[in-house]
Amino acid sequence: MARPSLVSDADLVERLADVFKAEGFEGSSLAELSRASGLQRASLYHRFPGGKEQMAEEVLRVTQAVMQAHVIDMLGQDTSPQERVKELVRQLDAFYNGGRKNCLLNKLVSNAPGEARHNRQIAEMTRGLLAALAKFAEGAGARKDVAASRAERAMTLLEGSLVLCRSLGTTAPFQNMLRQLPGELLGQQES
Amino acid sequence: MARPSLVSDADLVERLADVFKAEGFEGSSLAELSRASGLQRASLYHRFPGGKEQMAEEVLRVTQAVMQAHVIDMLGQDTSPQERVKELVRQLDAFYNGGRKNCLLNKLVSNAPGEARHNRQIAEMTRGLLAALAKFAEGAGARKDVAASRAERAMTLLEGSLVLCRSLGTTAPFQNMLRQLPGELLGQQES
DNA sequence: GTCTATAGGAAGATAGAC
DNA sequence: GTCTATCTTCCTATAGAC
Repeated sequence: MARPSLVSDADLVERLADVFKAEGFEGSSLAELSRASGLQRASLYHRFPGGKEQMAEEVLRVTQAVMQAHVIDMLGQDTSPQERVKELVRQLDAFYNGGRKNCLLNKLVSNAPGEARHNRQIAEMTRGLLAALAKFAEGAGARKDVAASRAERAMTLLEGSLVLCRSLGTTAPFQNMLRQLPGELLGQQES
Repeated sequence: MARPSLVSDADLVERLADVFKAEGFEGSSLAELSRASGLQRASLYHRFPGGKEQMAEEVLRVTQAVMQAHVIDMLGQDTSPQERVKELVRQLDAFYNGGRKNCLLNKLVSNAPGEARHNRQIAEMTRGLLAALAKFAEGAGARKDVAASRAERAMTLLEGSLVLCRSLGTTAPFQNMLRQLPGELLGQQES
């Protein structure tokens, strides 16, 4: 490589991700993606020949990898359930910046017939997270069906709290959700 | 009025609403809004001189009115709490078409700085719903702070379940949420 | 690998006839 | 009140120099 990149691949994808999380797919113009990344439009096309579509794909791919490393793998470690769920809360708090960042899944998923762009990858990511949460709950002593129910409930609360944060203009619902999350996953032992 | 409208105001707004719910604000082109409403672009501008912006405003306004009549006022009636929460479930099931329609709030709210288009109206609607749910829970015997917590939780589960439906491509999370809703609002008496 | 410049098309919005 | 035709702006994407 003759000329080194001005922005590392990791940095680039993260900056693009922030735009998609804030504006959604249609709302993210190349002008905005260019501004946020510090690269001109043509430079973005050099890195992503497939255009905006490919940028969103890469962003989803990297986000999935981050979730895998920081959440899914972490949940499978051999520390105590209490320790792992505490770490889960820390990771989610950091990942969503305390409730200030949207969930990429919510902003990139499409409900329009014929525009099911990245829906397959999104469904895969969602199922992966649900499965990891369910396995964790089962490992913490819950019956298999109860564990699956708790996992769905935890993800529902996560996604819903972020929607409420946007609707109300506060991060309080996300913080409340994080406080309830351990009890949700481990069973109703309120502290 | 010399020439009668081809589409009634109520029908028109409802069709526009369906587009916004499916595609979001930026994703809803005038071409699509025209197709869905059966009116040409210019005719839409005759009804909504403010363009797409005003269409979204009207859609939000009418949606708020529907919610007020079918949910908020209903929750304040003098039937038993069990009866009212059952009716709430029916209304939500119809309103979101069994989990197939998105929540307008989620699709129209903006997290982009400087683009806080309809965020004030959205925040108002959200607070109104939360207040109605909290008042209901309080009337059903919960302490004031517990009632507020249950209301936030119920709305979080509602919004989150719709996100999960889109992410997974099923309506199961919404149906599961509806089943849990009575217990959430009235207290944990699992049936 | 990044840039300036531009092509080509779709988007929002308007003019004016019927 | 609705339409066809048009204007203007913005957007995605490409060409080609450095």
